[in-house]
Amino acid sequence: MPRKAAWCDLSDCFACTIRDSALFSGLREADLAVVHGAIEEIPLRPGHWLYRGGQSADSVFTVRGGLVKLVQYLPNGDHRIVRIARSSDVLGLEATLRQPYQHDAIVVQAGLACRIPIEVLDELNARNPALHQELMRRWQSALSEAEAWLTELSTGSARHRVIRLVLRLSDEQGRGSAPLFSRKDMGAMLGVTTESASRAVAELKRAGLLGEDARGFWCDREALAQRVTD
Amino acid sequence: MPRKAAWCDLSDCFACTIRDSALFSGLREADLAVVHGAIEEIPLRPGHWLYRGGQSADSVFTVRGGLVKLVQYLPNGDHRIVRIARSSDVLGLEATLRQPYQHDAIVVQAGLACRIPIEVLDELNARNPALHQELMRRWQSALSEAEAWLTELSTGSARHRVIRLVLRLSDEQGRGSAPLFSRKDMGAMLGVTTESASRAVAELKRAGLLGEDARGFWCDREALAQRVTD
DNA sequence: CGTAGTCTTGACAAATATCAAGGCCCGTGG
DNA sequence: CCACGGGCCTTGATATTTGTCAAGACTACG
Repeated sequence: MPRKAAWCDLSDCFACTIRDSALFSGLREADLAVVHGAIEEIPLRPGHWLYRGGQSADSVFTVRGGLVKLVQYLPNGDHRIVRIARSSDVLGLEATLRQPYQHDAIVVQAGLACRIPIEVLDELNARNPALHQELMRRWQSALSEAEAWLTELSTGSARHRVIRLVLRLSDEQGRGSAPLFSRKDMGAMLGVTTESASRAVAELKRAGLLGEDARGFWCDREALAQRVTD
Repeated sequence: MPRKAAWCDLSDCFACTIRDSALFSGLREADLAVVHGAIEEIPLRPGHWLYRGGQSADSVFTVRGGLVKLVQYLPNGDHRIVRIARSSDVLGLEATLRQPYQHDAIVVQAGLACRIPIEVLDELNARNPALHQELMRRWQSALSEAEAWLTELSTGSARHRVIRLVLRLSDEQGRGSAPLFSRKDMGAMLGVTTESASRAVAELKRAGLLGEDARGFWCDREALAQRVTD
């Protein structure tokens, strides 16, 4: 019997592919019942907004696949990408504090997200203290990420920043594959121009340390780690 | 009857000068009793460490006066200041998650802090849900600050960054007075060299938009806001 | 007094931004 | 089907900014 595709009901949440790493991983079955029928699945289409900065925020989102960039703007029109959300990351936590969304959340790579109304989160929060801890961990993880972007991705030469970005995005094990980003987005993450990002990437490619195909980047992590020290 | 100066007991917490804005502002008197005798007052001496990155973290700190910089280091020896804590700010929240401290916390301007052992925080947390909310707010505020440093203080020319830094540090009302920072620290906040920070500050001084005396900076906020747009 | 550290300034080198052009891919509409 | 336009990436030439190195002034401190 087919279910409505746009909704994730109780059994779907139990079967969630990222259940172990999800926000609700610590919840008991009885708690999950609260969620029944309240969580909407959102297809992530590249270029579309998941939400926009300044909007009143009534939901938190869990990314279950794909990539979302969080963008902030300066009064003069400049912008910076301040975070990248991937599978199992949580977006829009500021909603739980009744604050408006702080960023534009824009899809970079197609995937799927779940929309969790804050009332549901509040309800679960009241029942289950494990969720507190998990929420705190999410905040901390976002903060730690933001600070790493300051120290690693906004410091040093453009080449060093690009290297650190690739290292940060790529798998630690395996042959270091990383998702694909446009040079424009790389520039916005690193605080350099598109051209500088392009030149740095081209240089690494010529040196054989980095490659790119339709699926994404690959890199020689060890060799790159070597080059970021000097 | 004098009390031991190094300790802040119950009555001191009630009389705390930052009680309204402190972490414990939402607590009832009965809750505060838990705190009795467990909170240590720490004098903040410029150049000294409040804690160091990597240390196992057993306490959270509340700043009650003075300034503390949070510093992170890159493997190559470079460093960035990723946050500035002032009166009523909370430091070392990662301790509540049993994580080691993420920064070196170094005093910039003399003042006073309170050391709160995590056991105390846990105890209060179990009793009083208002504290959850307050902790979340603290995480969010730190995150939001970090992201602002990315977009405002790590983007654009050195002059623009200095202007945004001064605007961010200075009082919104009044004649825009801001605490004093060394050029070296300004550089480490902005991701530019000491010399670049110095030149930018000197230029703003010559233009009459910024001044400096023993107490700190002062500035013409409106004129500066004008110059940061172009 | 020296000494060490910071701030400032200058001269120069290096990195980056800016402007411009060409190639490539892809979707659209004639 | 093909021509066209719009993005995006790349590369080059040039201007601007920033980093680097060095020196002198000044302050704080023993």
